[in-house]
Amino acid sequence: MEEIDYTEKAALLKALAHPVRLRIVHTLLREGCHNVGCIERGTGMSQSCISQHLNRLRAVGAVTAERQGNEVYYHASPALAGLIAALLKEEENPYAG
Amino acid sequence: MEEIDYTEKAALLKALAHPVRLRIVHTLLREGCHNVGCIERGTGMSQSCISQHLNRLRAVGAVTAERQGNEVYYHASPALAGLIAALLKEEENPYAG
DNA sequence: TTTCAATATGCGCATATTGTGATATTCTAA
DNA sequence: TTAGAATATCACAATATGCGCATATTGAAA
Repeated sequence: MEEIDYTEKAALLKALAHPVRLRIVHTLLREGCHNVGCIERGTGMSQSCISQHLNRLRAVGAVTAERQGNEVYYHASPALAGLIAALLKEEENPYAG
Repeated sequence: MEEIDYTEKAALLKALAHPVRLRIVHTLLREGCHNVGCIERGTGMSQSCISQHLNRLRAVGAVTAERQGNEVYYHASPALAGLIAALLKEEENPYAG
C-alpha cells in the first residue's frame, strides 16, 4: 500500500528548500528563460554560487539548461508550477519564529 | 515589488524536505491525529529521532502538538494540504539520478 | 511518595550544505 | 592562434543536519 517514494519527493523539496534556489525557480517559472548573468544580478550572489545552485536544481530536474552561444539559458520544469503556487499561497504562519 | 519572503518559504520546505518528516506530515494530514508512538511504529525510527523531527516540524508550524494525558497528539497544519498534494502529484522525473 | 509509560532534550560524532576564491571550460571574435 | 566573455568546477572553511544514546520531563496510577 505504500507506493509513495518519500525519499525522492524529499529530495525535490530539498533542492527547492533554499532562498536563492527558490527565487531562481520562481523567477524562471514566471519569466520564462534567463541566462546565468540575469539570474546572478537578480540575487546578488556570486557567479560561482549561482552556478552551483543551478547545478543542484538541474540534478533533480527542477530546471533544464540550454546553451546558446556562450550563454546558457535555464528553464524551470513546468511541472513545478503547481507546487510553487501552493507554496507561495501559504499564509504566513503564526507559529514560526 | 518583491513581497515574497523566500527565506521563510524555503524554511518551510526545508522542514518538509526529509523522508521521515514528509511521511509524518502526509500521514497526519490523511489520518488526522497520531501520538508519537504511532508515528514511531510507522517509520521504524527511534523515539528520540521522531521526537526531534516532530519538534522541527513544529518549529515552522507544520504541525501542532496537543497533550492528552501522558501522550501527545500531533496535527498537521491544514494549510499544508495543497502543498503536499501538489508535491505528491509530481510525476517521477526523468532527469534525477 | 514511588514507579512506570510516553515524550522531550542534550551531547557527540559523522556527514551534508553553503559560500568564496581560484581555476577550468566553452564559445565568439579577431 | 590569441583574447575575452560566460559559465562550470574544484578546494576549502564555516556551519548545519541527522541519528543514536543517555538522561530529563511529564502525567497517571499505585
